[in-house]
Amino acid sequence: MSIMTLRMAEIVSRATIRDVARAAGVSVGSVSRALNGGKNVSARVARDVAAAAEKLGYQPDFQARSLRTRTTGMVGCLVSDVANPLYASIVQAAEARLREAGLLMVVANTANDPARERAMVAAFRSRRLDGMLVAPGSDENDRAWRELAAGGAPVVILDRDVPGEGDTPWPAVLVDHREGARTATRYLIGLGHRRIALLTPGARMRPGRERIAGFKAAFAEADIDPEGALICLQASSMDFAQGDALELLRRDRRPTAIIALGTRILAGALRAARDLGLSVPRDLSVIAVGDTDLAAVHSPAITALRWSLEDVGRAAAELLLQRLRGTGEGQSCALLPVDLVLRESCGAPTAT
Amino acid sequence: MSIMTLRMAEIVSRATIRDVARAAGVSVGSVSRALNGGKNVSARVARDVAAAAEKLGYQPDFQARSLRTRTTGMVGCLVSDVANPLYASIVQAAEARLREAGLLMVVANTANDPARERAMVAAFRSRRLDGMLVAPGSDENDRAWRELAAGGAPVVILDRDVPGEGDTPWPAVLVDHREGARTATRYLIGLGHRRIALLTPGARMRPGRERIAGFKAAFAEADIDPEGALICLQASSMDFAQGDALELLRRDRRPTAIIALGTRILAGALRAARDLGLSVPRDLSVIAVGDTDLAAVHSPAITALRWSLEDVGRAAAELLLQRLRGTGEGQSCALLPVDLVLRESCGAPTAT
DNA sequence: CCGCACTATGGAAACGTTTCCAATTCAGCC
DNA sequence: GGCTGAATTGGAAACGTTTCCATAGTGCGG
Repeated sequence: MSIMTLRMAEIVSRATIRDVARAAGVSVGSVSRALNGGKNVSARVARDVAAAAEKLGYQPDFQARSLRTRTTGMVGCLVSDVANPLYASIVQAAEARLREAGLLMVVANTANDPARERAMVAAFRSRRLDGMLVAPGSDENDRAWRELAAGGAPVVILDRDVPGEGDTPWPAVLVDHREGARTATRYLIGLGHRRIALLTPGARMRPGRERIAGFKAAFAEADIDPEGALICLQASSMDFAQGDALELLRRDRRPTAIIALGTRILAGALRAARDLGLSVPRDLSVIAVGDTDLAAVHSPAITALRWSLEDVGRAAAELLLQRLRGTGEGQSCALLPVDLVLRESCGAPTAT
Repeated sequence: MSIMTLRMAEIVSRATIRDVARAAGVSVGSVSRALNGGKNVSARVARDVAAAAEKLGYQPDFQARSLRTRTTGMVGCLVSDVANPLYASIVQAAEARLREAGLLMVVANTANDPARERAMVAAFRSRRLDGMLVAPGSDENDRAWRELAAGGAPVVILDRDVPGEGDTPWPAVLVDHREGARTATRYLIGLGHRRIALLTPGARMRPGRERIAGFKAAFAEADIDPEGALICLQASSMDFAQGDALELLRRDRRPTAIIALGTRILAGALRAARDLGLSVPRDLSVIAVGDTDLAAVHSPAITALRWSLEDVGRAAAELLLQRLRGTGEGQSCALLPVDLVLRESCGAPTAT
């Protein structure tokens, strides 16, 4: 046992800066300067230190360095669920950019639980992460955001309206869902639709709110009976139960077009249509919000609102890096565009 | 400027263990014991320390603690791409379990690039992460795995065959793809199919290899012309170009059934079938490997091989925690089952 | 009443860096 | 040749913990 432990320790223990200093015949201070600053270090020392470090396979200990420099080279990413394709792509892109800059990313899922959000913010802070990317589950977790601000580490918000501290808003990457929804709605109205349903999981968060606003705006500007704008909220976002969609499509004056969010809700709507024998796009036009595999591959292929998740992640990382480097203020917000990808799922409504 | 900096510092600086000690009128050592061990500490001290810590909002600094204890409370997770739904769910589940245990998870994408894999292993090691979950892009990045072992931190492999160091294999979570493929193939053979195509992106990694083995095994045990087992590999996994599938289905003696991996390849196959006017399941039976949204929602709904990604993540986290706690050896491997979910996409082949 | 075992406590060392400061060298210039 | 200033270097402090060690108290049996 003791031998075992010893051997383990032997294997694990690595060369420290002290070992390098001894091997190179200089002081630890010089080694540190040689390896980091490069400033005020003679050619001889630089060479010897480099050689010694190489020979010993020296790798600096980030923990120790962090303690001194107050920076960890890690940033946190707080989302409700990385398994959600929406977030997964954002996380992926952000990680790519951050890695380029030599930073590691730690992720945590909050499942939209305010308590957990606070706990993770505290954990990040306690670990002294250099910064954070967060997509709050609700815009109203005030306590968490105050704590977050108190930490002093830069924060970038992902597509949410979080009330800033005092006057200045948080740096954020926003997606122009409003304009997207407006475009889609306008497109359907242009095709002749007058009763359109917007299927979305609640207006609690920015994307939903903005979409609803854009949806309404399109009706308003077309000067059309606003009664035709059917907004179907849904409490739980897990499944826009096929049943809900069925109910909607069985109505007396059913909508002739549907704008459906994401994969699950879209799937529910498509199934409901199939079950009722409604053919897309003949009897029902469909637009997907978010360009998922399902939308692209379904037959008929579904017209979709698309925005680049990669851009969101990349922009967020960029904004955060800017703050971390403290290079001026730069821009503090990014607003990303939403495009309408035309496919086969929309047409003029048949007279009813 | 200097005032600004000062104020920042003031805000950021937090209570240290020293402050707590002073406030409680005890030594730092006692505070540490009171807050951590709880052993050898009098009731009075415990009370005073707790009160002082509470009043000052003391939160221990993980960096400093890490330096002393050689543990960071963080584990790394190395996958090719977190945006891949396959990995996303695994990561999500693993993170959940690890968070329960008070650990943070840092993720890194390797894009199957061996150099990057090595770099990230080094980065993890340099940061002294307590352990790692890795799904190598190739089983043959020997140098990376040797380095990985040298780090001394426990590692759990995700569904890969990585040659162990010396005799003992790495702890791993494996999915029984072989049995799954065998079941699916046997099912098709039972329906009367004699020419079946397996569409998979290469045999470079364990899942592909195992599936091929299971596929062949089913043919062998059914005592059927093995010429009917069509294995279609594909170099780039991004798109099993619809074209490839088209070519396959146009053949003289085309397969009457297809087993297709994932979302993209499955989509390519379905499109090709549609383009050729082949109806599923009448003219062509289809089984999806991996139960994706597309498979579940498509009409007809696609029969699929399903295994629980959540279980993979959870099991991996569990295995890692076991190692971290050093509680005996416990089990070192988990083999997770694959189920065949029967839907509407398979039938008896029409006589050709 | 004295030692004795045991518990609680304070002080200090240690973890591996970076960075400050003082000391030394060195070149250049009068 | 001595003086000045810049460049380089070594030594040590500091970062915030945990843990070891020695010491002081405390109860208890002889």
